[in-house]
Amino acid sequence: MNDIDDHKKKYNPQSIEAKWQSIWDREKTFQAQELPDRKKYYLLVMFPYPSGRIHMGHVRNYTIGDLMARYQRRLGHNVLHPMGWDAFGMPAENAAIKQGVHPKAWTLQNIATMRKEIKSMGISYDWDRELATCDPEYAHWEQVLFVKLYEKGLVYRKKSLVNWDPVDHTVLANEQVIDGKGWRSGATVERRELSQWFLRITAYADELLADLDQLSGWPETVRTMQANWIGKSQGLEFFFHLKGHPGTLPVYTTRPDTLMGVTFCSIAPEHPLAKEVAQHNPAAEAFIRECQKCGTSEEALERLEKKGFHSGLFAIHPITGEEIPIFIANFVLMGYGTGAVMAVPAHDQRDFEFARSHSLPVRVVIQPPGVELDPATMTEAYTGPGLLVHSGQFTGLESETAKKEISTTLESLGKGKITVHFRLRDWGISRQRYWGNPIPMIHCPTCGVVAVPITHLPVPLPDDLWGSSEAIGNPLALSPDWKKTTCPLCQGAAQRETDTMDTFMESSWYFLRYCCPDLKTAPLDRQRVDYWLPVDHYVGGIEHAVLHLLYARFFHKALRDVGEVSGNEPFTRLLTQGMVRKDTHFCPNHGWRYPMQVKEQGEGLLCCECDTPIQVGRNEKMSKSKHNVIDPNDIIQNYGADTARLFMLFAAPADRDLEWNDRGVDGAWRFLNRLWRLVRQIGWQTEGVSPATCMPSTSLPARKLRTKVHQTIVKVTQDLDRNLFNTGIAAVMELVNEASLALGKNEEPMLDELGSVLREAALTAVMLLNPYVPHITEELWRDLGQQDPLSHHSWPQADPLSLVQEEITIVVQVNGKLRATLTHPKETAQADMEIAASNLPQICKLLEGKTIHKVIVVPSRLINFVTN
RNA sequence: GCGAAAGUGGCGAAAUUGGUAGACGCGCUGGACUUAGGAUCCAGUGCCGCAAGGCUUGGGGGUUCAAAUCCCCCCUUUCGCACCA
Repeated sequence: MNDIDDHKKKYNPQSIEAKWQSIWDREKTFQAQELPDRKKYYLLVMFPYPSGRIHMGHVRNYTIGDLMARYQRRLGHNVLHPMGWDAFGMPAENAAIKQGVHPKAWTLQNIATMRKEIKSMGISYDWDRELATCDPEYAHWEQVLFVKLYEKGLVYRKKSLVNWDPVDHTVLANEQVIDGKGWRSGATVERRELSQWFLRITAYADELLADLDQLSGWPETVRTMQANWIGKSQGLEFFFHLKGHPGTLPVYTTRPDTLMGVTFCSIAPEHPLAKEVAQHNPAAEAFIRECQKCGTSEEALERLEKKGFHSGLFAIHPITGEEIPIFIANFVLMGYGTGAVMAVPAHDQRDFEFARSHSLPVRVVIQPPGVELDPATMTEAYTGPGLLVHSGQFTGLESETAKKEISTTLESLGKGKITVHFRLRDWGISRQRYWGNPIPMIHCPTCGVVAVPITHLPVPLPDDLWGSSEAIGNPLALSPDWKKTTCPLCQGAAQRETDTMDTFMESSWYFLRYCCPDLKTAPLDRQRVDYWLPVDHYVGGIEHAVLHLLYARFFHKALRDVGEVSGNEPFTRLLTQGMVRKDTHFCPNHGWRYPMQVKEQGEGLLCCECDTPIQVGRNEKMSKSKHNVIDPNDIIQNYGADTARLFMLFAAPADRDLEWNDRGVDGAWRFLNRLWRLVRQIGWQTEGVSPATCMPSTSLPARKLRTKVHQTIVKVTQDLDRNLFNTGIAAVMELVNEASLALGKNEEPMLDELGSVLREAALTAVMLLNPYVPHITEELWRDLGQQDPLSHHSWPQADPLSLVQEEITIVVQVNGKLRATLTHPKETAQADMEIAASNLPQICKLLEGKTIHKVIVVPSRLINFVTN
C-alpha cells in the first residue's frame, strides 16, 4: 500500500484496536512463564466483584495496572499480570431473589459480560491464569487452607453480636441496616449473640504492626491507617471487688494515672453482671432490651445518644475502698476489651458528658500547668498531662510517672497487671448466607466440634438448594438433609456447619493461586509461588486501605506459619487509586437526571421534562442512583480504548479522585490524532533516514530538539518510577509540540540532520507512549518500519551528552521579589553573574541609593539582592 | 464520634520538596486556512489596572532573604470504621 496518500490515512481506533488485540491474543504475547534466570515482576490489580458490567472505576484500576505491567515488560522483566473474579457475595443473592435466577447463573453471566468488556480495553493480561473464587476448585483449596489454619490453632469459635432482623428472621450486614432499620422489612434491627467462627488475627497483631515499617513502597497514609487500626496501647488491666457480691469486675485502662478520679463504672448490656442484674430487675431487663435495638457498627455506637442505667451494684475502689456505682451503658460493647470501663469524668470527654447527664460527681485529679480546674465550672474534660492532685499518696506526681507508680502499686496488691492491648479484634468469618464457601466443620454431639479431614474435602456448595425453600434465611441451614453427616472421629450422626466464609477469605490468597491456577493436587505450588511472590506492585482502591489489605497480610503470615508460602509480606509496593467522579444533575420534580435529560438554556440547565432549573450538584462518585455514570463501553466504541486510557491517566494523578469530563476526553482524542498525523508525516518525509544516535554538529534546531527528546525520556522514566502518570504524558505532549514546530509546514523529504532527529523524536514518542496507549503506538511503530513487537521492545535510554542545556536562565530578585531574568552560558562564574545581574537596567533602578546587605545565590536558579 | 487524607486560574491540574506559582490539557478570545473535518494551524488567556505597578495557592497568624511547600489556630470536602466488595 504505497499509495501517495497513504500517509494521510486517518486514525481509526476501532480497526487498529481489534487488530492488535487479536494479534496479542493469538500470539499469547502476555503469557507469563516461570523463567528462573529472568527477573520477575508481579503486577497485581484488585480483582473485581462481577456485579454486572464494568464501570469507570474498573477501567481506571486496570489502565493504571496495565501501564505499569507494560512498562516493566519493556524494562526487560518477566511480568505476571493476571485477572480473575471475586465471585462470592451478597449482591448475587439479592439479584437472585429479585430476578428469580440462581446466584451462580447470575454470577457466571456477569463474568462472561465483564470479561468481554475488559478484553476490549487491551489490557495485557495473561488470560490463561484467569480464576473465579466461586469455582468449586478454588473453594476446595480454600477449605484445605482453612483446615490447616484450624489445626494450627488459628481458628476458633466464640459468641459475637450480629444485626438481627426480627421480621425477616435473618442476619443483616451493616450495609443492610439503614437508620437502625432492616433494608427490606423496615423493622428495627436488634443485636443478637451468635456462635461464630474467628481467625486469630490478634495473634499476629505485633508482627502486623512491626512489619509496617518494612513496607516503604506503601503510601504513608495507608500504613498510618493500619497502625491506628491495630491500635497497640499499653495500660493497666485490673479488677474491682464488688460490694456484697462474690464476683469481680475486670477493666482495662490506658490512663492508670487517673485512677483516683474514678467516680463510676460502665458495663456492656451483654456483660454477665448486667445479665445477672436483669434476672431480678425488670427495669434493668427492659433497659438492656432497649440497648439492643441498635446496630453493631462502631460508628453507630459512637454516635449513639449515651444512655445508662444504674445496676444497683457497687464496685470497691482498689485503693481508697470507696463504693462506686456501676452503670449498664448502651455505648459499651462486650467484645471490646473486657466489656467494662472505669469512668473518670474530669479527664475523659465521654465520661464527662455521661456524668453531667446523670448528676455524677466530677473529680479532678490531673492539674494542667498554670490552670486551676474546677469541677463545678468545667465545660469539658481535660485529657492532657499534668500534676496529680487529690490523689492521696500519688499527689504531686507527674502524670507519666503516676501511670507507672499506680500500675505497679496495683500489681503489688495483686489486683492488676500492666498489659499491652490492641484495638484490633479477631476476624469473624462466619456468614449466615448461601452464596459463599461452606466452612468445613462438623458438630458432633459426642466429639464436639471436628474439622472435616483434608482428604474428605471439599464440602461442596449444593447448587440445588437455592430457591428450594420459601423461607427467608440461609438455605444451607434450612435444608434438613444437607446438614446431616457423620462424625469423622466416632462415625456417629453429626451436623455440618451451615455458615459460609466471609468473602475476604477468597481475596486473601487469590494472588497466590494466580501463580498456579492449574494445580489439581494442592492449594499452592510452593516453587511457582516462591518464584512470583511477593507481588511487586499492587494497584487498587483506597477503600481497601485497612480491611482487605490487613486481612491479606495476616493470611500470608498465617500461611507462612503452616508452610504454604515463604516471605513475611505479600505486597511490596502499593498504589491506591482515587475514585472516578462526575457532576450530578438534580431536578426538584424528577430527582436525579441523566446528562441527556437536561438541556442548556443561557447560562443554566433545565429539566427536559418540566423545564425546571436543574441544580448542578457537586462531583460525586459515579453511581447508578445518582444517574452520573458513564458507560466505558460507549467511550471505547466512540473513541477507542486508547483515548479512554489516555484521558484517565492524564486528567489526574492516580492516587487522587478523577473528575470525568467529556471535553477532556475530546482533548485526549485530539492528541492521539495529532500524534498519528505527526508521526506518519515524519515517517513519510524521513523515509530511509536513520534516526539520530548522537548530538548533531551543525543544525541548532536539530540540537535543541534532540535535547528535548532525551529530556523527555528522563522525565517519563522518572515519573513512571514514581507512579506519576499525568506529568509524563504532559512531557510527551511537549515533545510532540516541539517536533511539530520543528517540522513546520514543510512537506518535502528531509534528509538532513533535522530529519534524522525528527525521526528519532517520532520513534521515541511512540516508544514512550506505548505503555499508556498500546494499540496506536504498535501501529505507528509498524508504520515507521519497525518489525519487532513494541510490547517487548527495550525501553529507550537517554544520552547524557544530549541532555546538557547550553544556556541557563536564572531569576533575579530584589528583596525576594522577581524583577528580571538573566540568560547566560552554562559556565559563567558566579561573580560575573552577580555583576551582570546588578547591571540589568530594571535591577539598577531598584538598587539605586540602597545598601545591599546580602546577596543570596542559588546556583543555576536565582540571585536575590537583599537591601535596606 | 474515632482514624486518614485533600483544598492552587473559568475547569482538570503542575511546581526538581523552601527558590520564576499556574507546565500540560480543557474552555474562552482573536486570526488564518479551508479537500467543511469529531477539522486543522497561528496568537493570546490568573486577578485588578490605560499604564507604571499591585495582588494571588480555603481563612487567620508565625518562621525565613525567600513559603503552595515548614509551625500554630480555624473552615470545608472526601474516604474508612470490622457482615458492601
